[in-house]
Amino acid sequence: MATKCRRSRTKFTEEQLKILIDAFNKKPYPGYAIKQRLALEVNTEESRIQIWFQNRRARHNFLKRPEKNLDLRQDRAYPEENIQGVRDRRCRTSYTSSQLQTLMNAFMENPYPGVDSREQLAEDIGVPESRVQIWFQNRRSRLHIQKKREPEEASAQRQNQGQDL
DNA sequence: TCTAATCTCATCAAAAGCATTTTGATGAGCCCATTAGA
Repeated sequence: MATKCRRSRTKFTEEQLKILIDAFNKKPYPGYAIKQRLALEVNTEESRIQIWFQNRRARHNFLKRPEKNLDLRQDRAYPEENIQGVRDRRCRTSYTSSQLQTLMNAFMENPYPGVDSREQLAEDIGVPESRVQIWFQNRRSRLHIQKKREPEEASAQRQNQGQDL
């Protein structure tokens, strides 16, 4: 059986889009509480709201701000308090050692799991699929950084050993 | 073709343990990120 790699596209209705656009015009950087409320209002997941705002900001920045070094955050219409809903972030997820072990095993098997695998993992460890996606993103990113650093650290170590002699 | 979904990379910030490290959450993307489903 073929596994699904990508989540199927969400199709927002005109009514849903109206709600989202209104919210975006008021606050292009909504906090977690607002995103949750919007998710309830348009009957979707909070993670879909987050993606919609990310894509909307990207398009909005491009259409409205062709000049370099200008973005929504520097727009007078969007003062500091509108950014991040005054730092209203989702509560940090803390994983147990067994949850981490499951994630690590899955990562070693496939660092780019499709939506089906992520959903299965999410069910197995009892967290939302969106958290599994974020965990894999962070894990891949930090592995790349670590791999880039390794040659530098090795050469620094060789230099130190040379000085010691 | 439009735009939701996904990616990497940089950064913020909470938690664990006492100044610093680890790592989850969030945002941008600039010859204006790329990919791909409806």
